[in-house]
Amino acid sequence: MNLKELSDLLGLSQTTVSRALNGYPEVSEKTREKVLKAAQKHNYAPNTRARSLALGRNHMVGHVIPLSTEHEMVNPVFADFIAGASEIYSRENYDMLLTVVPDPNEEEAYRKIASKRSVDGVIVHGPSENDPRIKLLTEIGMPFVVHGRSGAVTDQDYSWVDMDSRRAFERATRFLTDLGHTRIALLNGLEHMDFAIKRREGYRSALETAGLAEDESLCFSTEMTEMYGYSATSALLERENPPTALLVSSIIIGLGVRRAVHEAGLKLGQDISLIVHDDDLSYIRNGTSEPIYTATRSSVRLAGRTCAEILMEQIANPDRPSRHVLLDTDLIIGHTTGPAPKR
Amino acid sequence: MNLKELSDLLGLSQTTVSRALNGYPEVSEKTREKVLKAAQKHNYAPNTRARSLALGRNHMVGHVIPLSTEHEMVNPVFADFIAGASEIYSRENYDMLLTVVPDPNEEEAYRKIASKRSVDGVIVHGPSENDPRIKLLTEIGMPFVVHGRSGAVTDQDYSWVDMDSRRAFERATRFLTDLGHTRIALLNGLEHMDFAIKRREGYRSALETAGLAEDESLCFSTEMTEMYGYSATSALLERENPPTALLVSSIIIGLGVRRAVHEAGLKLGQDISLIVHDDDLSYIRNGTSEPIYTATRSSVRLAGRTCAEILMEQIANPDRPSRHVLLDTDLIIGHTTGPAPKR
DNA sequence: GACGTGTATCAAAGCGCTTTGGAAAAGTCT
DNA sequence: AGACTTTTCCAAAGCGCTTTGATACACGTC
Repeated sequence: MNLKELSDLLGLSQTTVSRALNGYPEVSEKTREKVLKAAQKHNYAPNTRARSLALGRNHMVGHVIPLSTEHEMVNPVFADFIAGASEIYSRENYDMLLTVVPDPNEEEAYRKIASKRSVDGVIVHGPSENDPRIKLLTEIGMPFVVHGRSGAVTDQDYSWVDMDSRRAFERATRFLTDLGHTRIALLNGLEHMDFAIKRREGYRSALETAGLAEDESLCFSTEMTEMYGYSATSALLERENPPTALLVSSIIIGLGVRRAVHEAGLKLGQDISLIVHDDDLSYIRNGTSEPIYTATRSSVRLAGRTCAEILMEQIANPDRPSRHVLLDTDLIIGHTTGPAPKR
Repeated sequence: MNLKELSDLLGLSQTTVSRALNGYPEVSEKTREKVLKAAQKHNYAPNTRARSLALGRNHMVGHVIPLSTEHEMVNPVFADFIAGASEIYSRENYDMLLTVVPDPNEEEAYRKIASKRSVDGVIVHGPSENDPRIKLLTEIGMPFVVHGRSGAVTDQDYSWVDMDSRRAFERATRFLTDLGHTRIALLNGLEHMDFAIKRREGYRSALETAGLAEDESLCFSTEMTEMYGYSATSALLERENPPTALLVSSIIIGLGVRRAVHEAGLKLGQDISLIVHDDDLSYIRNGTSEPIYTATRSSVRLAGRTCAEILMEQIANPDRPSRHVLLDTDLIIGHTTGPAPKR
């Protein structure tokens, strides 16, 4: 069923039917009602392709999701981010175009997406410190918002939604030093990612404040998997002088830490302390009523919602100034931290 | 840059330029080269909307992903499935349209997607026992393939890719009964889902074979989260006569089981046995060289790839008979199972 | 030189929608 | 009743592409 057929059926012109459906005031309520009813009955919906061709707008936003070529990994946080963003998209009747690309091809993917004009805007995931995509998209003139930031203040002005990674990890680290821990390991994400850099900075800064030197050998950094948490922790615990606390960049790493700690016959929050960053993933919540892990928490789902909202604004009104949202992060006290054990 | 501009620039007609770009034999190699070079230089790519309008094909497939309204949960397995499917899509130059919908609206979402004609085919996720979407899509005439199956043999003929859930869980259960376990708990997924039903059947059948009665009070069924694993296991362990083995439907549930078991001061594979189903998720692998959990394994990523491949075929050739793929599942022996403890 | 036979190009139609610029019908005012 | 406004509808153009059917040109053949 297309517009022509529908209007023929009704004995009206395509114009009138189109207007009736799109809520223009030029048609009488009576005809509008008739049209709506007929559309419903025949399950008519305008052909998206034709519609966007005529309108010049797609009602579609792009998400390019990089697939780690090294570890063949998809970001587990992604699902929840998407869920958040979708709440907004569906409200605004937008669709989501997903392109998964091996990370080295990412820039090209954006260029392609732009020249094919199939989306009205994009969301940039996982920015690195000096991310070329930002420049690219600004040049192209494609509306975008970045989940995270790219480095410090720059001349480039763009919208972003981020958590205060630096501050969160600074507080977490201080919490540990205050408890008397002096050997604190950091299991971070890949260090070319902006968030990882900022977390490391926060960690370092708190150590300094406490008069402690950063120990390179306690800092790890790679893709955030359960296995990583397990193997790094196991290795650490086998050392002569193991750390008494761990600060890890995701709850998934934390799961691995837990496994290693228990396998070593130790007890979390007693023999060894653990703080995780908790993205508030729907399938691995940090407890329901009471938190399990001591954690810095920031909902990635909320981030998704916020990014989407800003992007919608940006698309509707491209010359509105860019927006910057720094999401709150809480330090939540759970059962995995305690005073540093005496030796 | 659009086709008209490009062809004006080259002093050629749109026809010729279009043909040159699309590899038609009617243009001389010389002009083709010129055209290609110019296109590259000006970063020209055909406008997707116009292209698909003219062609009647979108080069786009739809994934409708249901968002559990009850638990606000997105399926964590989804990310890896998508990653698998994308490998195929990008090879075939297809895009992916994602629609996240609260699960009660799912049917409507499909109807909408179909009438808007924005995709050439869809993948149906998480079929329930007698899933209405299958009928709907067949009626509409939209190519689709189901990840999983819907009930037993039906008159409806459709393509699906599934693992042999029944057999996998039958084997796993038998493995446990052979080890002398008699009280085996089952932490399953939502029981209106087809895979959960089949797993339960397998479990039941193996118990029968071993001459054991199914104990309702040992069977649980809800959304597969870490919390679920934890709380169900904790509750079980507090009983007077706790089970000596657990069979759980996902590695994520398994993480929660592990936490509860350790918190109770017990040891997995010794005091209590655990078999998980392992979807081979990229961020929670069941060990690298050596498996951690005893598990039934079937790669969801491979499932994604396979679904996508079949869908591509189906789109290219709609009257080809439907295809059915039953993926292998291995029973992998890890460190979480052992003989039933003597009392 | 007339006649095919390719070869290389083009103008124009069509995909299904929205929207512009009118025109016809209906209502309102002197 | 005529003139004017308002309401209600329409024909046709345009969005950017592909493709059909036609044209122009060069080449060899008799």
